[in-house]
Formats: sequence, C-alpha cells, structure tokens
Amino acid sequence: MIGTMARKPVAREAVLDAFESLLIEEGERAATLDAVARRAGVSKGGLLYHFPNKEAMISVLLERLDRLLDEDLAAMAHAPEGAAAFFIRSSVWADTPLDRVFVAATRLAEVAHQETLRRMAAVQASWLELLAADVGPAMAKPVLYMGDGLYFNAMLARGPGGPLPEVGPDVESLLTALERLRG
Amino acid sequence: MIGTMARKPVAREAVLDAFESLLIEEGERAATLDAVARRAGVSKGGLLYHFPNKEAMISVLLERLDRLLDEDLAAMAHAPEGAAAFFIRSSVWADTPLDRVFVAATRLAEVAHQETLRRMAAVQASWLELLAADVGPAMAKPVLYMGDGLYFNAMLARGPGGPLPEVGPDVESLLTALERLRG
DNA sequence: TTAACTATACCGTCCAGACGGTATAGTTAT
DNA sequence: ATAACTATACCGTCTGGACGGTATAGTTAA
Repeated sequence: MIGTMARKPVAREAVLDAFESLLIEEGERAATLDAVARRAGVSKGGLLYHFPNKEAMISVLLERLDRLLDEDLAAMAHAPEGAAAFFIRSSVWADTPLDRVFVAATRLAEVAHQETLRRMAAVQASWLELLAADVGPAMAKPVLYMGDGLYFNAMLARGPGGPLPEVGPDVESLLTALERLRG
Repeated sequence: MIGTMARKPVAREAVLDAFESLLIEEGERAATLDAVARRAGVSKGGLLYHFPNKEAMISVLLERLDRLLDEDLAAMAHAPEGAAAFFIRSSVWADTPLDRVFVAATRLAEVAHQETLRRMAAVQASWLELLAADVGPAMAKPVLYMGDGLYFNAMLARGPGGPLPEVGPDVESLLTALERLRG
C-alpha cells in the first residue's frame, strides 16, 4: 500500500463538521479558525495541518455540498410523487446532511463568497430544470420560489439554539397549492 | 429658542445612507465603521459623534425600516389589485427606499443580529395576516413564500455591482400562479 | 519511523471604539 | 453692538483586541 497513513485523520472530518455547525448556528462571523478548532476539539495547529487556510476549508465544504446535491437531484428526478412535490418536501429543514451543508453554504453566500454564490446559482438552475419538466416551464419558477421561501423563512426563524419551528402544516398547504398550480 | 441647532447635521443622514448602501452592495462584513465613514464622506470621529456605537447605527436603520414598512403595509391593505398581487409586485427589487432598507436589514439578519431577526419575524406575520385576508388562510403561506423566494433569489444573484437580473417574466408567472391559487 | 497530531508563541492587519481637539452657529450680558 | 460663552458638529489619532496565518518544538499511535 503506497498511501499508508501512520494514524487515521480523525480531526479532519471533525473540523469540517464543526465548521458546518458553527455556520449554521451562529453564522459566518462566528466561524473563526479558533472557534472551529475549539468546537472540533482540535488544536488550531491541528486544524491548519489539514486545511492550510480558511479558503481550503470552504472549498472542501463545497465539495461535500456538490456530492450530496448530486444525490438529491438524482432522487428528485426519479421521485414517484413527482419532482415538484419532492422538492417542496425536501425544502423543509430536517437536519439531514444535505440540509446542513446547504444552510452552511447559504451563510457563505450571504457574505458574498463568490465561489459559493456561483455554485448556489448552478443548483437553482438544476432545480428549475427538473421542476419545469414536471410542472411545465410557466409554473416552474412559482414552485421554485415557494420552496426557496420556505428555506428563507426557516433561516430567519433561527435563534441561538431555539426549538425548530413547526412547519408540517406549511408543507401541506404548499402541496395543496402545488396541485392547483398543476391546473 | 433653546433647542436650536448651531448647524444642520448633514453627516447623520449621509452616514445612514452609506451604511445602508454598503450592507446592500457588499454585505455586513464590509460595512465597517471606517468604510461607512469613508463612503459617507465623513471622518470616523464625525460618524461616532452621531452614532455612539455600531448598535446605535443599526437601531436607527431599523427605525427607518419600521417607518417605511408601516406605510407599505397600509398601501398593501388598500391596494385595488388586492393585497396578494400588491405583495408579489412589491417583492421584486426596484431600488425603492423600502427595498433598500429591507435588504440592508436582511443582511443584518443573516449574521444573526437578534433585534433585526425579531423585527423581520414581525413583518412576516403582518404580511401573512393581510395575505390571509385576501387569498384565504390556506393559501396565504404559499403566496408569502413565493414573494420571499423572489427576494431570496435576488439576494443570491447579487455580484459586486453586477447588473440587475431581469425579473419581469418571473413576476408575470407568479401573478398567473396567484390567480390559480385563488381558485 | 512517520503521519497525525498538541501546544504555544508570534506577526501583520483590521476593526470598534475612545479621546482630544477644532470650527461654527446661536445666546446672553453688558 | 459686541465680547464672552455655550452647544453642536464635526476631524484625526490612538489603543486594545480579534482574526488569519506562520512557525516550531514536542507527543502519540500505527
């Protein structure tokens, strides 16, 4: 074996998870290198051993996003209930790995991180495409925006560790709306 | 006369406008006291004369938001086209004073500024109420989310001074969707 | 032995805010 | 009328802390 490691790099994933959590719970400003290292239970030196700088950390987080998003798009494309209903349902915060990276990425987009903005725009385009195939090009944007609005409101509702708001009824009304939009 | 001012405080409004612009165009991180003062054409000392600290600046900006929002809610309540159509149309970025404060406030909410989050939640509730009166309680949230989604996407689309994306067709499709939701 | 760390000290930069000073318009007492 | 004074509206500089990143010497586990 050529790439043999002396020890398994446990810190690397821990750091990435901590970064993600801090972005979600406290926003980008709180996700300093020191804070991330502290939450990961890793020394700052250890963090910088794996990620030479903050950009590298972001970059790997975006790779994680891409990977989970590809899986999600595939699932959406083949969802029995239809792409649109799948999209609405998956727009609600469920603390899945994809939800977590996505919100974390949103925090980066919020502070105008260019590469993140590019990827988010690409995702929106992919979603729109699948929605158009399901509900038609005219109603694709309304559906997309309903889902985005759900996300947007969940974001605004976040407090410091407050309880998750109840959105079940919201999803139901959105699905009802979706049926009406289908005509 | 005792309350008379020796000079008119021209810097005060200039500072507030500069703060707003920086929040909109470059995000919260870029809106430092130095940057705000520079853009306002005011010294840092002058800025801090009017606003003893950054919180005070935010606070006055939120007052501006409240004032313009009250006017908007009144207009929405009495809109001939109906509250929902008014809401959709006003959800598109048009560079009005209200649009500007609102987006500026969104930037603050993004970095988890608590007071801002509270006010934004209150606004959403007010909008929801008026929408429910127009389209019924069941379809109020779908409509609200469509408008929010429009805003959300406009936010993500911002680059550094890039051209405003064309959203006219989007609004039309949303208004069509609105009619279908009305049933 | 070597990769995967810990621990700590340090540097340059940026930022919020404090502070002292200055300019000017209005007020008052003479 | 005007000198003396006050209140307001600024300007320019400085400080203390945080942050991203570097460096380095030592420790642990496969």
